[in-house]
Amino acid sequence: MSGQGAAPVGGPARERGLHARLLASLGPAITAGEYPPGTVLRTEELAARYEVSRTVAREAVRVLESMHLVESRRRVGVTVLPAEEWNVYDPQVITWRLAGADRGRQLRSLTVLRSAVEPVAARLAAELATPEECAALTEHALGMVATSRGQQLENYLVHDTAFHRTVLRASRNEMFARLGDVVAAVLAGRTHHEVMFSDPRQEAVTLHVQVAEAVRERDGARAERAMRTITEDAMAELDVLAP
Amino acid sequence: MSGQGAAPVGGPARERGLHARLLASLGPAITAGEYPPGTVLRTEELAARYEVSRTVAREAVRVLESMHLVESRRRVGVTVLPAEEWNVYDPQVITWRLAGADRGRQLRSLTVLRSAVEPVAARLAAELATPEECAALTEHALGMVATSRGQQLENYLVHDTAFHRTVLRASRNEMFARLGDVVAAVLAGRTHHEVMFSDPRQEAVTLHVQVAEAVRERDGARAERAMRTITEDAMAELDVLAP
DNA sequence: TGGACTCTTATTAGTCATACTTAATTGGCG
DNA sequence: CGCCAATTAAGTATGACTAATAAGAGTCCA
Repeated sequence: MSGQGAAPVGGPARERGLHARLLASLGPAITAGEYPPGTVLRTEELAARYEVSRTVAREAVRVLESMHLVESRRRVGVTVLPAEEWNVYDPQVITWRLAGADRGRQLRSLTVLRSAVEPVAARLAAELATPEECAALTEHALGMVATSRGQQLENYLVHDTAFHRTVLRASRNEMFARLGDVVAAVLAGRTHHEVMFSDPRQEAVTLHVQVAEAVRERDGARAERAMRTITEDAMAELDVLAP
Repeated sequence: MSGQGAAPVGGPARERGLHARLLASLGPAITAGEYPPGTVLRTEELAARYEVSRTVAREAVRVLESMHLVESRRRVGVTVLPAEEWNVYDPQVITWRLAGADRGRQLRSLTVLRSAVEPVAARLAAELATPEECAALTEHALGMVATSRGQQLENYLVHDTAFHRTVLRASRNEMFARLGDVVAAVLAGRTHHEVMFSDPRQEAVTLHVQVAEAVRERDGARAERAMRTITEDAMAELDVLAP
């Protein structure tokens, strides 16, 4: 019972709640492949290892099970499932994987998903965006222009993220809107880890302005084309990095 | 208090495990809007109402929380979150919503998502499909041809579903592959509930054959075009139904 | 002899009741 | 108006018990 020192819960940030901390330790470990598919974890063992009660361990396992990361069976234990079973759309799973080893793979998967979704979202946004959303798009596009030179990557990222979020929300499709966080994660990842040593490419900035214009003018086809070019550029960047 | 008395757990199919049964009762109720956003459920009350222990109620709440359907706060209780917060990609949430009241909305959201994803998946499949997958595509396309006349909707559905699943898997993108279940649910929903009184339209069948051909011939552009037509037809069908 | 079938047993998740801790809201008091 | 204490409901811990079920021992029939 000594101190809180022993528990190997050295997560990045201490979540609140014991079960959340356990989750923040187990989730990344599983998604990182530290426990290969088929590995059996017993709840009692987990409770002992992390110095928590079985109650807490069970709750964490329940959540992992709902993410299809593990399967719990009587007389067997908690079995780690193969990656094909995982709920790869779960924001938490995405976060864990982006923080872990196959970060590259995850980033490329998400970028391909973006390339499918965002052009269609842009077309829908052109048809359905409210005046407020049109204004927000223009504003953020101009913000990108203003911050595209002179090492202002962080400010640029803020506008870029807001821009894409707005497009996805304006598409009036809940499934698209939900991908706002994903896109934000991808953009942040790109800025903070790889590429982007220098200022963003001017063509990319121009394309965002074009999307904003096209949406304002209700030109769905043009909005879609411009956005498609944006996402294709993003894919090209990644392919250079990890072919 | 007494209300409808004992455990109103009479879900559609009895899940195994008390907590799963509770989940199968609470999940659909929340996604159906029976508990409006802001509604507060106390775990103790839930435990009493469903005649389970607090432990079980808490585990169910934990899972609902991981789906962002509810938020649990000390001294407040378990608050139902607004729909914008929900994890709409969680297969369980999708199932619940498809079974519930706003089934139509959900079906249209998913169909729009399909229209974004499947054409891109078809293009990637044309580039990356294995010979076995090419063969499977052809086989299922031919199966659709064979079952497209004479009230064989169930058999047709089997081939249709398998076809789309194969395309998504052949795209070699885990995010796309994971949507196989979603597409299956949409196709099944369409066959079993709405439209489709009579045999499927022959143009649709032909388009599937074209996708299979294009993939076999590694013609990404053609595969994408044909698939885009398929998904646009699917959207048109729905818009007629619920404009 | 061998294989298939049944019965037993050991193991681990699942459930329950209870006691206690902690955080946060609320309302009263200075 | 702000601070402090009381209250409330979630969070945690523990121990006892239940229930599946995998696996092995034992049995029967071909």
